Amino acid sequence: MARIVKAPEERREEIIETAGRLFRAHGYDKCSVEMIIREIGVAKGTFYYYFKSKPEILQAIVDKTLDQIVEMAQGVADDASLSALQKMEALLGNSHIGNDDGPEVAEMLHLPENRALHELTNIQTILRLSPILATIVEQGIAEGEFDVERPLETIQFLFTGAQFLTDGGMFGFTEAELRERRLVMQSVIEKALGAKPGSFHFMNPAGTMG
Amino acid sequence: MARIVKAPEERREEIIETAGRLFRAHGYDKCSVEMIIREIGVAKGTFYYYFKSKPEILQAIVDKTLDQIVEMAQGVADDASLSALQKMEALLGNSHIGNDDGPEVAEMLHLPENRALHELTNIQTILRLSPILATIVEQGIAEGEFDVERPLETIQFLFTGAQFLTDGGMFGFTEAELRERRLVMQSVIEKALGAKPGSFHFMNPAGTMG
DNA sequence: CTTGACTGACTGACCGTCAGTCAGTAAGGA
DNA sequence: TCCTTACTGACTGACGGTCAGTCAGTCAAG
Repeated sequence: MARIVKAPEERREEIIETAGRLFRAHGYDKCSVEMIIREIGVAKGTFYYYFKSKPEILQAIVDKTLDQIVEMAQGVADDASLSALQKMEALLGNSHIGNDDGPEVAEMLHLPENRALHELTNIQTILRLSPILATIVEQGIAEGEFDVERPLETIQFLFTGAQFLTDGGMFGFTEAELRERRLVMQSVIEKALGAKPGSFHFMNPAGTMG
Repeated sequence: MARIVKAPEERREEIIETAGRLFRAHGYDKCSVEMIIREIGVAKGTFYYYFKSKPEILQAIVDKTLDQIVEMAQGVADDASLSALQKMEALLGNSHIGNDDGPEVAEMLHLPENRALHELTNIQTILRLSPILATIVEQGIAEGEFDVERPLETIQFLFTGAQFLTDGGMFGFTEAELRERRLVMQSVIEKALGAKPGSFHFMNPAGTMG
């Protein structure tokens, strides 16, 4: 086949992007390395020139996705013009707050049913996002809006429950069941953070009924 | 090879038991069907005579494990001589309550690092144990010990967080980090269920310091 | 008490697929 | 010209899964 040489960084990105798209479409297990290289038009060896193994590219995809999410979240957390609750809404809410071009966390994390990719992403998301959310909680405590002793650990616990329970199709909940879970999550989060009931109303938008 | 015929039920149990042991020891992915059948001393076809695929036996193992856990939990829940908090302690605590022969939930769930097996077990555990725990919470409400609006959904959320955060090695926490998580979990659970602070002290035994 | 049709647990050679390897080749700068 | 680096693709070994066939046991008919 015609040999096309690209800058290593560009090739690497190309492989990550293509593999990520195929994994999301068909699932990690169902995607062979063969599929990925055929889609790009390179040889098997090229893939293994850039990645040691198939699991390694999975990690690379997760890392890249997480970098984007973390950057966005950090941007919100650093915005001095927002209150803690406004930041929470920007990161956890279902509606946009100001700019429409950046999708919020909940949307970016919504990947299809894919055990390996999903679980890895969930765990990494929780570990990397929790510290950021914790600083927001601390801001909320300073504002007199929240009242918790250990923001980081509390956020981590709540976030884990939320992430695994309602994300992806792991539990196989219907849309109605998910709505009830989100309702309860709001109430538990408010109690756990010592926030006023209803503070996290944005988690359950009063959308179209029926 | 010498042909040894067994009663189908016995053979099925033998395969489940052996596969489960090997999966726990080496992990689902690292165990080939070849390994399992060599250990038992039967042919490849025998395995596929009893199970349609490798994933199917994973499900069978999880089902069997869960049946045992659920039975035990139901036994505790049905014990009319116990208060709601005593039942919670029996199921979630780290110390035994009466009989020493039956290991409690936390112990039975403590499987080694094994993505596929672990995640499936976690999800199924939460789905099947939550209704039982919810009835205990309702008993607690009747006893004036708890105060929650939606016991089932609340339990499910809390249980999910607890299960995924502290079980197995998913998050790679150290023992000290785990202890802090358990401390926070206790406090959040008490707040979420409307229980008195300290009610769930059994989740954090005042063990040997240092 | 035979005999022979029948059942179903069990066998193991075989297949297709896939992750991963490696000896070698083209491209391009020094 | 030579060397480094990006790239090639035939190949390997292992794995999950298949299937035509084997064989011990059962039971009804003769």
